[in-house]
Amino acid sequence: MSETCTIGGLARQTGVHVETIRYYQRRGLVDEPARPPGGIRRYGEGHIRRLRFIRRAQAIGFSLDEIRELLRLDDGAQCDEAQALAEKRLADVRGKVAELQRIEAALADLVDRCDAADGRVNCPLIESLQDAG
Amino acid sequence: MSETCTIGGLARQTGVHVETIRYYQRRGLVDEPARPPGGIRRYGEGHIRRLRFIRRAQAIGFSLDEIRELLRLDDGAQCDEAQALAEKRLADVRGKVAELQRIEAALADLVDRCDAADGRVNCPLIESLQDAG
DNA sequence: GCTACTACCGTAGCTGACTACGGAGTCAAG
DNA sequence: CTTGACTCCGTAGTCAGCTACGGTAGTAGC
Repeated sequence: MSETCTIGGLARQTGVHVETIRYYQRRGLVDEPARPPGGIRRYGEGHIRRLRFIRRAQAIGFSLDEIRELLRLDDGAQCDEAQALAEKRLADVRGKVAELQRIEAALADLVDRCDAADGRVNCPLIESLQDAG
Repeated sequence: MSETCTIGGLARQTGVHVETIRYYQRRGLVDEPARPPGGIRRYGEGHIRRLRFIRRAQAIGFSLDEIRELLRLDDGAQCDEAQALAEKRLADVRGKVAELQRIEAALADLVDRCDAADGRVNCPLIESLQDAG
């Protein structure tokens, strides 16, 4: 058993705040080691790996609920299920990209029209918000 | 004064829920017409236009706080300020698109590798979450 | 003038991922 | 043996943008 560090040490080693680790415990993403009678919980390598897993999964857009699912498949044996989760995530991300690109085009167009409108009285941006379909 | 309809009528005409209109009033985006003594407030064309303005601005990604700013410039005279707001929004949207595209690429790659890994024991997706830098 | 429907108003709840707070207990150094 | 840092634990607050609830008051139709 190399369960050596306290929750504060775990936080320092992983860059995850103490309160966040405790929050993950409540959410069921990180287990709480048994507390020695009247003592303080100790954490080890397994916890560090788990927190890194969570951080990496977050970085590619998984929610905490999805990450809990992925952690359930942590042994790598049920690739289908993990792949299905990733595909759902991918579809969602692609939808968001498309939506944001629509917004980007609309904004870029409005900014351009503002640029071109130096003499005119009315702001094309404001006008378009007032009147456009 | 064509302040004729009630808040319910305004909601029906604009597709914005009554509670949402009241929320916008509290947030300072929509003004509350004076209440005739012991009576009910009446809303008119101006309110309809204002709610449409808000909906359009939301559709291109402005927050309610930014929209309140835009409404302050509603007369179209301060194009610079409106343009500056749109440019900030545009920069933000472009940042989000870039971030999501990074996520998209990573996810697409993982899904591909899951596809290619039919014989192998470990799931590339799970493995990458466990070990990757 | 009764009934059904709204309006009014303050406040509380929702989502997701934290973040903060307060009071009690524990632990190690000096 | 005291001080100060840290842990434990429950609960509450944060952000944005709503959405819902509950009690009261006003209004429209018959």
